[in-house]
Amino acid sequence: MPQPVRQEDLDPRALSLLKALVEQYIRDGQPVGSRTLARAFGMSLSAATIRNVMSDLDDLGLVRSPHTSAGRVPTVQGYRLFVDRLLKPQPLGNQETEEIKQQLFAQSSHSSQDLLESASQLLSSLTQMAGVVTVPRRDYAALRQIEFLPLSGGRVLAILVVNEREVQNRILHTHRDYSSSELQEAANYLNSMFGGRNLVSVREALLRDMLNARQSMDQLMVEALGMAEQAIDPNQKKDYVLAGETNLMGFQELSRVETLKALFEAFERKRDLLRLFDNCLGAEGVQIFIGEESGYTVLDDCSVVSAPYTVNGQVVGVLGVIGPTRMDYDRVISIVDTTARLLGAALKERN
Amino acid sequence: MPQPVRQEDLDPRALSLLKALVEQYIRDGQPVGSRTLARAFGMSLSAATIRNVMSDLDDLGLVRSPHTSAGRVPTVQGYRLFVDRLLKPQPLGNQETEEIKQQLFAQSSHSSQDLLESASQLLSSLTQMAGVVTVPRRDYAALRQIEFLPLSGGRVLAILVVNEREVQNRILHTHRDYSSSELQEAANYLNSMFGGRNLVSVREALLRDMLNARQSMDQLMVEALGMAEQAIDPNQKKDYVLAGETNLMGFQELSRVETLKALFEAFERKRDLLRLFDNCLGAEGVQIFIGEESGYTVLDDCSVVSAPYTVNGQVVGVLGVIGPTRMDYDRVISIVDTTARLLGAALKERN
DNA sequence: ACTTGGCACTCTCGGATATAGACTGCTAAC
DNA sequence: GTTAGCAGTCTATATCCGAGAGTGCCAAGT
Repeated sequence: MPQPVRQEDLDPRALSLLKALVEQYIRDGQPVGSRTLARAFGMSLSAATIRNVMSDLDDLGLVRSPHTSAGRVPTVQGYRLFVDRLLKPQPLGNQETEEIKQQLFAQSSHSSQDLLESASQLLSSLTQMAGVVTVPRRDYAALRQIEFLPLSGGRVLAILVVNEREVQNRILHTHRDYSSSELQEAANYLNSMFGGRNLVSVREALLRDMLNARQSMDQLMVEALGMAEQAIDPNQKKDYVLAGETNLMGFQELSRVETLKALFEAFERKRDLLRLFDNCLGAEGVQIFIGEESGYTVLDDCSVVSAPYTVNGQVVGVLGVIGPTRMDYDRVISIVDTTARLLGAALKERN
Repeated sequence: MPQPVRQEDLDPRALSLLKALVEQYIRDGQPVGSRTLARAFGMSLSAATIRNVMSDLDDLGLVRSPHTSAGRVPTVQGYRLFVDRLLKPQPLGNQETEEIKQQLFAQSSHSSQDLLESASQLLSSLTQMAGVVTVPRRDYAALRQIEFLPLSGGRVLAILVVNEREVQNRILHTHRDYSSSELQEAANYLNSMFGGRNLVSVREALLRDMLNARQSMDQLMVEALGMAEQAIDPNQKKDYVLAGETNLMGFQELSRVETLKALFEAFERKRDLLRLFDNCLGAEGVQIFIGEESGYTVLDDCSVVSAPYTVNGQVVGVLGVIGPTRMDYDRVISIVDTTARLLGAALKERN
């Protein structure tokens, strides 16, 4: 009775053969046959021997042939094993590191929004795939200043200056009209209390203070706190920056118009994509979803390589690359990793 | 010696035959043969006669057959003649007008930005093609209020409230730090002088006043005016709102991946597209570019139907639709026209 | 002078057929 | 355990063929 074959049983030779096969396939996209592989492997083994090994890999579900008489193509599991165990991540070449640095640091006078766009463009142009960067969570940004301006019709314009650079504004609806001086007073109070603290802690403090203030009956203070509460409501649309979707059009793997259409519509809808990337916020370093692993059927023939980026040790966003399953993981991983690190540094510098 | 044939020579019968042909082709996208056309035309003429007429139309360059034994397809000139002389624009059906009204007016509490997005979505969903709306020129919007906030490092945050709804902010670099009260004073002065006037006239007044103030040596006033000048600099990025690019993917006319890719890249680059639409700002009503008429090779197989929209008689932006040359011009023209009118009305209401 | 029916000719499209090339799996020998 | 060789399988490509659609032209009819 034959033993069921398991991945652990794979001897080093089979593994390195798998590695060669995946690399070969990544290079030229054609199913790899035994002859080709023998040549790529250095002629130390005959094609026939390789056929035997490939048959084992096939049984394990690591490779498949699209039809009887074609070569073998890595399956999702094959890629998985490849990236997990066969790929020694090696640091990016100096040349490319420099390029990334230049793009991110060299430009003068741009807001962090521009920085994210640069990063996205960078990922896209370096990998020739689609680059995605989710915008940093503002939750941990430092509140510099808050101001209110009176508008007509019981509305107040709230302005938050965050990180000395970014400005958010929001229109609040209030029960009555306020005069400039009332609003000024409220703003002064809030600035002195909360200036310099991050938005999360401001929010906590706000909620606490509101209770106290309500008891002490200082009406204006209650209202000021209420307005501030509204203004820093964290339910802002999260968003993302995307570049190079059109690069995806070049890959014949994805070229059935149907698939592409679905993919672009997903980009248009944003939500799914955002959720996928949000899931990466928790992870430590580079994360890789291969094919259906992402859980989104639209991305079935795509892989996603992502990494969170941090400012002062706080994870503030995620960036990554979306491309066909058959991508140069080695290179892409390095690029994503480096870009994440450098983007974090660049953001820190600007705050 | 045969007379060279000219469009003016076309008798009414030939024209109405051309009309039938174009309409037929728009309907089902197949080259139209003499038999089909005879049937569509009501059997009052035989196929052979129609063949003769079609031959004339061919000589005039109004129709072409893709190959010897296919029917005829309208050329760019054919479409041109069709839309210019054969199409009696008829008002949009009540049902669709209602739909547009609802989408634009019904939604509560949205900024004009949202309104533009609605319009773009609307165009896209109604026509199943790509909808484009350029953002209104702010030049003629009324300045409600201007405020300054001090930042560190010789920077000042300027906030413009326009139209009671929209807020723009900009960081200005100044020679020295200003205190809150100085800035407050400057803002008060500017608000009392310019509040309620549109940005163009504010700008004019500013430049004039700067000369006077410089003479009277009121330093703060000079600086206030200088800051305001910076803040309302009209060289803002113009931008546009786009919806439904993916709709274009459905048309087999555009389905060579190459063409599509170029098209999407054009969307990504924006500039060309923006220039095309900017050219429409001057025109009176609906404008139509067929195929290469647009002057942008990327749009060679596309037509553009656009119309400027106005607020208080002032043209503030352009909207339109991009789709394959073979589109239902009759319908699209009505939709674009109506949407432009209603968008103008909706914008006016919100100001 | 148009209009019409008829006919030969042309060109495309779809399906069927043949062929070359690329692999595999198996077997038997090393 | 490895290898060479061979039969068998499958794809991709080219080629052919017939059906269908449509034109252009001619000769006859109005």
